[in-house]
Formats: sequence, C-alpha cells, structure tokens
Amino acid sequence: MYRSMATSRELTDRKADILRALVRQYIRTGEPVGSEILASAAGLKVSSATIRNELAALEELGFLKQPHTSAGRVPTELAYRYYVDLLPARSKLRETERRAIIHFFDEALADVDAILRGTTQLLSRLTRYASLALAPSQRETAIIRAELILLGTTTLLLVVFDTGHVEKRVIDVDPHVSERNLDRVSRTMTETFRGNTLDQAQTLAEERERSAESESERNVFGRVAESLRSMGETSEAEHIFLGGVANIASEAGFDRRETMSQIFEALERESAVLGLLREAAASPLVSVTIGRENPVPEMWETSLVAAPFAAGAAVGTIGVVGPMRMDYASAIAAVRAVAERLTAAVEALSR
Amino acid sequence: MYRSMATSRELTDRKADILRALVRQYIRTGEPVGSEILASAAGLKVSSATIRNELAALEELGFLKQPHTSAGRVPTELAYRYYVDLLPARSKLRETERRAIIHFFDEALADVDAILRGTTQLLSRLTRYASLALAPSQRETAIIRAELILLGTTTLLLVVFDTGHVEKRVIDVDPHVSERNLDRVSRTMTETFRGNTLDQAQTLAEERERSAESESERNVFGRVAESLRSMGETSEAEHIFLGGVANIASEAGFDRRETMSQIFEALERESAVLGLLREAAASPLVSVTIGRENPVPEMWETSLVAAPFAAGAAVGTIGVVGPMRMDYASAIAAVRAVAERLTAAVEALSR
DNA sequence: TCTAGCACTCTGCCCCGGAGAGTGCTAAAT
DNA sequence: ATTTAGCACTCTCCGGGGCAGAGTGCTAGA
Repeated sequence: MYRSMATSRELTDRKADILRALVRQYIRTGEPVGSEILASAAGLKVSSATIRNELAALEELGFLKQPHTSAGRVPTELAYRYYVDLLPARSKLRETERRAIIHFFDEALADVDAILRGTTQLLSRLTRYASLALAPSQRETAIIRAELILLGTTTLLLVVFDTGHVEKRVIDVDPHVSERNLDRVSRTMTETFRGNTLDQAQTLAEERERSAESESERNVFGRVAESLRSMGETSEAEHIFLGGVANIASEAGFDRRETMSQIFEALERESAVLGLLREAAASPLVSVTIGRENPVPEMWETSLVAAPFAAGAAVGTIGVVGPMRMDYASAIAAVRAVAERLTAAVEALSR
Repeated sequence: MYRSMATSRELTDRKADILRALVRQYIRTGEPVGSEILASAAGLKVSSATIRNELAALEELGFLKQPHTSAGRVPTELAYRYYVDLLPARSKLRETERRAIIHFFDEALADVDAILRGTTQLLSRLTRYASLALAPSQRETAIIRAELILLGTTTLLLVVFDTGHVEKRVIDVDPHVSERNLDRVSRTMTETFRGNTLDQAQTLAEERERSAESESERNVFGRVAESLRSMGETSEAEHIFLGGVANIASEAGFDRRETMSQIFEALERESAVLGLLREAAASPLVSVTIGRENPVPEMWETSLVAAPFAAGAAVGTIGVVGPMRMDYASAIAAVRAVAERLTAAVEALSR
C-alpha cells in the first residue's frame, strides 16, 4: 500500500493486536508501554502475564525494544513499518480539519508559488509537524510565452509556463539592440517555444542561433539558450517550500539539541530534500518513510509522510516531517486530503 | 551611531574598560565572568579586589547581574547596548569572509529573489546565525510592463518592475475574450502603467474601468485594478527570506526548548518579521536591536543586526538573528559588507 | 495454554556532604 | 583616599547512598 514492506514474517492475530495497541499507545504518550497498560486496553482480553510473554516474543522478532530491563517496551522502526502498512487505507479526517482545508483552497489564489507557500503553512497547522512542498518541475511543463524585457542596461528573459509559473533570468545581450528589436525577438521566441518544454526550447534556441541571419540575432539566441539551460538546472532547487519548522523545536521526541540542529540543516539543504520529495512523487499514493528508510542520515530520527500532486503533466510533492512516533493516521489523512485539493486547485489555475 | 542610546549615565574610564572586557569575555565564553579572570586580562592593571568593587558598582548601575551569589557577573541588556554603542565604527572583516562575499556576488545572478535567497545562506554561513532578508518593496518601484496571458480558461496578470521583479496573479476575465484581444489590452496596459508605481497603476486602471468603451474592457480593467491592489497588499509579505535556522537550534544560548520554538515561530511569522525589517530599513546604517528592544516578545532573548540595501528608489533589508551574546563586531561587519555588495549587485541588475 | 504471584532489576529522585568558585568585607599598605 | 591582601561566607555542582516504583521474567498452579 504505502511502500513495499519488508515484514513478511507472519504474526499471530494476538501478537498483531498487541503490537498495534502498543504502537498506538506509544504514539499517544511517548512513554515506554508496559504489559499492565496493554492488558487494561480495550479489546485485549488476556492477562498482563500473557501479554508479557507475547511482548518478549515480539522483542525477539525485532518489533520491540526496552530502554532498560525494568521499563516498558518501545516500538522499533520495524514496528512502525508494520503499523503503517496495516493502517486502514482511508482514515477519515476530522471535520474541523476538513473545513480548514476547504476554506484554504476557497480563498483567492494568486499563483502556484503562493499556493504552495500557503500549503506548507496549512499542513503545519493541521498536523503540528514541519512541512515541505516541492513545486512541479518546470522540466515537463509547456512554455506558453517567452519575452525579453529591457531593464536599464541589462535584459530580463521571462519564461511563462502553462502552470502559471514564471522563470526569469537577467542576461547580457548586445546593449545596442533596440527595444523594438527586443519585442520582435520576443514575439519570435514565443511563437517558436510555445508548447515546448525547457529542454526542447533550449534546442530550438540553439538551432536558431546557428541559422541566425545577423550577428546580433546569433548573440541573443545564444544567450537565451544558455539561460534556458540554467533554468532547467536550478529552477527546481529554488522551489522547495518549508513551513512550520517551529514544530520540530517543540517536538518532545527530539531531545538532543544536536539532533534538532541536524534536522534543520537537512531540511534547509535543497539537495537533501529534493531527492526525498522526487522519490515520493514517483508513487501515486501517500508514501511513508520511517527512520532509517530515509536516505538522508540526518533524518534517521524522523518520519516523512508525502504525497504527490499533479499540475498538468508535471508532478509536485507535499509532505510533513515529524518524529518517528508521529500520528501516522492523521498525518496521512491530512497529507492525502491536502494533496487532492491542491491538485484540483492547481488544475483550476490552468484549465 | 547604531541607535540612539539610553545610557547617558557616565562611567569612569576604568569602569568602562572593565565593562567592555567583561562583555567581550562573556561573548567569547558564555560563562559568568569573575574578578580574577578580568584581573588577568591584558590592559587592566589592577587587582581582582579592586575589580570586585567596580563590578559591584556596575551592578548597582544596572549593567551587570549575577546568576547567584557565588557566580561571576553576566552582562545585562544595558551592558550590551553600551558595548555596541562604543564599538569601533568600522571593524574590519576577516580576509576569508571578504573573499566569500566577493565570490558570492561574482557568480551569475538570476534575479533579485534568487540573489536574496542566496544572500541569506551567505550571511548564515558567515556569521553562524540565522538570517533574514526583506525584498525591496514593490510599492515604490516603477512598473515596466504589464501583460495578460491566457492560461486555459483563466488568465494570468503579469507585472514586471524595473528591479526585475515579477508579480503575478490569476484573474478571471470574461472567458470570451480572444487572445488577440488580450494582447491588445496588454499593450495598452504596458503603455499606460509604465513608469508608475503599483498604487498609481491601480488608480489608472480604475479610471480606465470607468471610461471603458465596451463591457468587456470595463470587466478587464476592473479585475486588473483589483489584482494590483492585492499585489500592493501581499507582495511584501511573500518576499521575506529566511536562512540558516539550524544555527538557532545549535546555539547554546537558547537552552529551553520552548524559547527556541517561540523564536522559530516568530521568524516564520511574516507579520512579526516584516515590522522589524522595515524599521531597520529606515536608518541608513547598520542597526542593532538587543533583547527587549525588539517589539516582538518572542525575540526578547535574541539580538538582531540589520542593514538596508538599496534597489533603485526602493529599500530592502538584510539581517542576522542570534543570541544576545552574539559576536556583534563580526556580525555588524558581515552584515554591512554584504549589504554594500548587495546594493551594488541589485543596482547592476537594472542600471 | 493461560494466569497469579513473587523475586528481581533497574531507573528516578531525594538527600547529603564536600569541593570549588567567587563574592563582600575588613584591615593593612601605598 | 585608594588599592590590595586575606579571609569568612555563600551558593552551585557533583557523586554516592538509599528508597520507592515500575515492570519484567519465571515458576507453579488452574
């Protein structure tokens, strides 16, 4: 469902029940869970002694561990994985949260960037975890317009995509080119590039450079090709949004200050986050990455719940980052609901 | 110099020397400073007993306090203020840092937003504190172009400013308007708005709405006026950049997790940060806000070092946020140097 | 196969006392 | 009149001992 699971070892029903109850309890309280508490939990109609035996077995199987001999049990990553994999496919969102999401997307929405910025804040408010958003890659979306605009002595290249996204680069073209000429070039570019992706447009610009009739035209298209390449390279990195990082600081799970600082660093490092979010975009559903499943070592004490959203042909990702004992059910429900609404909102912009 | 000072009470030279030495020492170590250490500090040729007397006097004057009776002294905010006010007007930057700054601004710079994003990272690396940047307000810069672009069924309003900044809004115009018509309107808008500020353009659009010849023209200019207003309102809030927040987590000064979380929250809250940075833009020099001088209560345990940078007629701000015992000399030097280079870089974009 | 009972282990906490750091005060020295 | 040396005093920090509580594993009986 959420991710291929490594836990094919079978569990008896009772073990599974106990494990689920324990994980749920630990997520709720953050305290190691003892057999007595589990015995009094509804649904388990066996004594604490029996549960103790089962707990020992579950520990043997690698699902649980004890902080020390006389403490209760704490779930391992394997237990979280098991718990998440067996979570009901669609848990319902609380009504207030559903409302908040609808309300957010009802508001006047300026453009994709503004929506995503707002979405991270929304997700953080809903889940009380830090949240991330990766804007849809401009790589696969179609250019709808390209213009050169004179800015004093430099020139601005503006590329508008059909998602409403705009990329811009300052380029140095021959300063003697008149504004009228720039307008002409702009019209040519828009006609030429329209409907193409960045990569395609770059090729077209290079062709144009070679077949140019005048020196200045060669110059212009050369610079444009260069800028288009640079957009393809960097545009993504610049469109990761981060929200609610305060939640990481207030999270009790991250006690050592060093841990916390590392998490922040990783979240701010685009190269780290980009890979994560791209990967999440590959699966069509909500994906959950628990602890060391994360390729970024600084995030081995966190879990990530992420879901893709569609923007035409392109795909972006949103997600939340919390402690391993995060409330997966709520987080998954929130991320899924927001991703769905977000897809609709983004489509509405361009359709 | 940095800010009008409330400390007009005179200090004897010796008291001043001792106070400065103590603050410097405390900034270095973070430990309460005792009389013995100060006595052995170069430059003070008196015994620890004498210093003890002076320390008692300085405490009486409100410059120092003791965590407890048998501890050394710790500076109060008043002491930091005094220390900062008497800092040499221009302390020199270390060569490696100067290099890093020059190197950063030598790189190819895409546009103002990208520069600012990079600048926060640069400042954080240089100072090891969190950093902020407020983009120049679009309120006072001139519009250079305005266009309507058809995006499926919706329409994108694009406004380009002479700083190279681009604002965009999705607006709903009459869906029957042809693309050719939109182009015509775009040309009219650019001609009409060019050289004007957002506010002025809004007025012009409203006039145009009233004097419109056709129903659809009235519709279009009405929507445009509305969007221009919304740009004026929200564009600023969306252009605060934040970098190096990991430094706050690793900062030893912020020990209580609650403190930390509050600081993060405040930094993420645009309304809080915006006022601060705007204020800093008012003074032409580096401004330092220490502890409770900050109007944002969550930041009463922090200090802010900020400086404006010019972008044509408009002014933006950059700054760093650290603990009250931050290394003011280095921070001020770094912020000033970056602000200067930044001004040059931004001017280069549009001049 | 489950459960009741029990001995055992380990943490968390409090209290205590000693070491150390730094002070304020006093009395002598400059 | 100011500075300095000396000293008693205060307070924190830290390690050790002891006690209460939580939770376990095991054994013996149901």
